[in-house]
Formats: sequence, structure tokens, C-alpha cells
Amino acid sequence: MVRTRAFDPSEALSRAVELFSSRGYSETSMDDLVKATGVSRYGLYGTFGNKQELFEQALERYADRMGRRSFLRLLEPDASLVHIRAIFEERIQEMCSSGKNHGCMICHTAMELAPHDREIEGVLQRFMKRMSKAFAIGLESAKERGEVRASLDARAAGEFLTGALFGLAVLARSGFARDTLDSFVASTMSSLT
Amino acid sequence: MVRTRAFDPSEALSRAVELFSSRGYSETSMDDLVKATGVSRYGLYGTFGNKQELFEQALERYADRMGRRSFLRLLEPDASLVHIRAIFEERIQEMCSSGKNHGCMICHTAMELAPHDREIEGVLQRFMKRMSKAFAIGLESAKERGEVRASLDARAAGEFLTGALFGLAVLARSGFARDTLDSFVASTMSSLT
DNA sequence: GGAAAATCAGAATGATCGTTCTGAAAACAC
DNA sequence: GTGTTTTCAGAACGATCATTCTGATTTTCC
Repeated sequence: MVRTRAFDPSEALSRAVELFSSRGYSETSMDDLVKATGVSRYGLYGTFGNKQELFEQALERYADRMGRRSFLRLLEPDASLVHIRAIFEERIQEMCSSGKNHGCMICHTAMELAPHDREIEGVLQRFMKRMSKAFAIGLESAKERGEVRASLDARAAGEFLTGALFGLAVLARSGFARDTLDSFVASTMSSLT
Repeated sequence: MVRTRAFDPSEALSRAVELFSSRGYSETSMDDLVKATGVSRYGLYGTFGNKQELFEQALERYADRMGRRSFLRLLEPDASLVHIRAIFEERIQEMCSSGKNHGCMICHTAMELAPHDREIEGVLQRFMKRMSKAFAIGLESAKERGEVRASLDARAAGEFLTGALFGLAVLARSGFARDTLDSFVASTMSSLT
């Protein structure tokens, strides 16, 4: 290797995540990616393969970051309802404030590609199941400290929260005001107690 | 007018709804529409204008049919929790059984187009608000007959149910099994009582 | 400084897109 | 049957897409 690469692949992938999150797979062109990342076509193809592989890596990055930022803390023994609520509030923050076009990449990908791409469908399902499980574990912790009713089926409620998080994403993407989203979260949370 | 039109515009629109529901706007080409409807390009453009206008009419048809089929009954004085639950179950039926690629066109359109098309965003928001209002009215009826707790804020719960319906659509589109969807609906419904 | 190797920016390519155009076919009036 | 008008099927068009190719540029090694 002689000439050094003029870009940081990790940073380029972050930009790709932003673009794909905002516009989805089909509506994001390689030209858009070249412009947004500042990386040459040569660099993009050489580093990430092709558009589909770049998208898959972006999706993985997105899911991974979301897992680390939001769901990891639910696995700790002191997890409580506050942490669960925080996940919803962080999502609102992420989807509403910065810029305005940011949607939920998981949700968008599910609608756009899941039924027509087995591999993507698998990735999404695995991630969603992990989300549900993390919610369930957090709910068990919350149950132990009496924050949720003892009769609550943590596993079912975990799946419910995962679905609710996507419902929230659709409402946000549709442009509903923040107080509508806050109200949705309040209703969701109150169903646990 | 001399030669008569060889197709039924209403039926052609129904086919367009199916296609757009399954694949969304960008992933459905005019060629696909020509093949699926059996209508010539000439007929499609002459009757519906262009792709975008055809899509808008398909969206309107979809929303209208969904309103008539599912939400109208909530406005009647005998509306109850059964009718609300039926809406969720009908959606599961529609999204899971027939064929398998049918997603929720409202939900899909929200993710794909809403932030980049003001008009579409408006259509979606108006429809979602009508959904929420219908849910709220149904909940008031249910409250009168003691099916839901008196403390329930019907307006907030209406918005919550609308969001939950989209969350359900995302889960369905991701290929989750029917019992997962049923469980999600059960959790959603139990939050009302 | 000069050769070698990798990257760059952007042109080229072939496919597909939405849309328009065209000649043949069909349906009605007479 | 003939003429007129509309629809039809599909070719044609220009734009855009993902991808590949190319000649110039940059960097390291010697």
C-alpha cells in the first residue's frame, strides 16, 4: 500500500447511516453518498463493496449504536422504569430535534426492504428480539423494586415496548409535534404500572 | 368519444393500491403497474395523470377504505372495546394472511415520503388524526358501559392506539409470527382496562 | 529525485426509470 | 363499408441509477 487513503471509513459509514436513515435505501443514490461523505466512488466501492453491502454495514452500525447507547443499561441490575422511559425520550430527541429528517432506520428498513430481502429481514428480527429481551430484563428489574405491577408478563411487555417504539417512530416521521409524541410515551409507560 | 376504454379505472386503482402497499412508491415502477393492472401506459397516464398522482389517488383510496371498513363503526353509539380490538385483528389478518407482502400503506408512506413531501405529510397527518379521534370516540362509548377504567384519558388513549397500530404494522412487515402480533395486541388492549 | 503502487475525480457504460410518441386497431355515426 | 376519433401496444426519449474504467495525482521507498 503506497498512497494513503484520504478518508476515515468509520466516519464515512456514519455519514452513510445519516443518509440512509433520512431517505432509506432506494432514495439514496451513490452520488448522494459520494457528496455527503466526500469519499470518491473508488473509495466507497473499494472499502464497502457495493451499495447493498454499504447499506447492510450502515444498518448494522445503526443497530449496534442504538443497542449500546440505549439498551445495554437495561441489562444492569439497577435497571428501572426510568431507564426504559429514557429510551423513548432519547428516540424522540434523536428523531425530532437534530436536523429534522432523521427517521428510524430500523423501522424504515423494515417497511422498505424486509419482505423482499431475507437477509435484511433476519437482521431486523434478530435486533428486534434483542430489544424485546432487553426491555423484558429491564422490566424484571423494575418489577423487583416494585415499579411495575407484579402481574405484568415481562416477556410480552418487552415485545409490546419494542412495537411501541416503532409506532413512535412512525408518528415522528409523519411530522407530529413533540407533545403528541410525549403523550404517546406517557400512555405507553402508564400501561406498565 | 369513439373507441371505448378497455379497463375499469376503479379496478385498476385497486391493483395499484396492492402494488404500492406491497412495495412502496419508489420500488413500484410504471412498468410494474402496467403489467399488474393490464392497462396500457396510455390509459394509466390518461386516467390518473402521472405516477405521483396515481400514488396519491391510491393512498386516498387505501385510507378511505380503511376508514370505512374499520373506523366508521367506532362512531356508532354502541361502539365497544370489541370493535377496537377488531380493528387490530383485521389489520393482522390483512397484513399477514393474504399473499404475504402486504404492508400498511399509511405506515410505509410515512417512512418513505412524509418528510420529503409536504402534501403527502398533510394527507397522512389528517388521516392519523381521524383515526385517533375515532378511537377516542369509541373509547368514550366503551367507558360509558364500564369497559375501560373511568380514569382513562380517551383522547390520549386514542393517539396511543393509533401509534400502536403502526407499531403492529412494523412488526408484521418484519415478518414476526402471528402469535407475536396477537400478543402485542393483547398488551395494547390490556392497557385500556 | 524517480519509480512503483494505490487513490483520486470524473468520464464512460449499460440498465432502468418516468414519460411521450407513433402507427395499428377498435368502435361508433352515417 | 367508410371516415373519424379514441385507445391500444410498444417503441423511443432523456434522465438517472449502480457500477466500472481511466488518466492524473499522491505517497512511500529507495
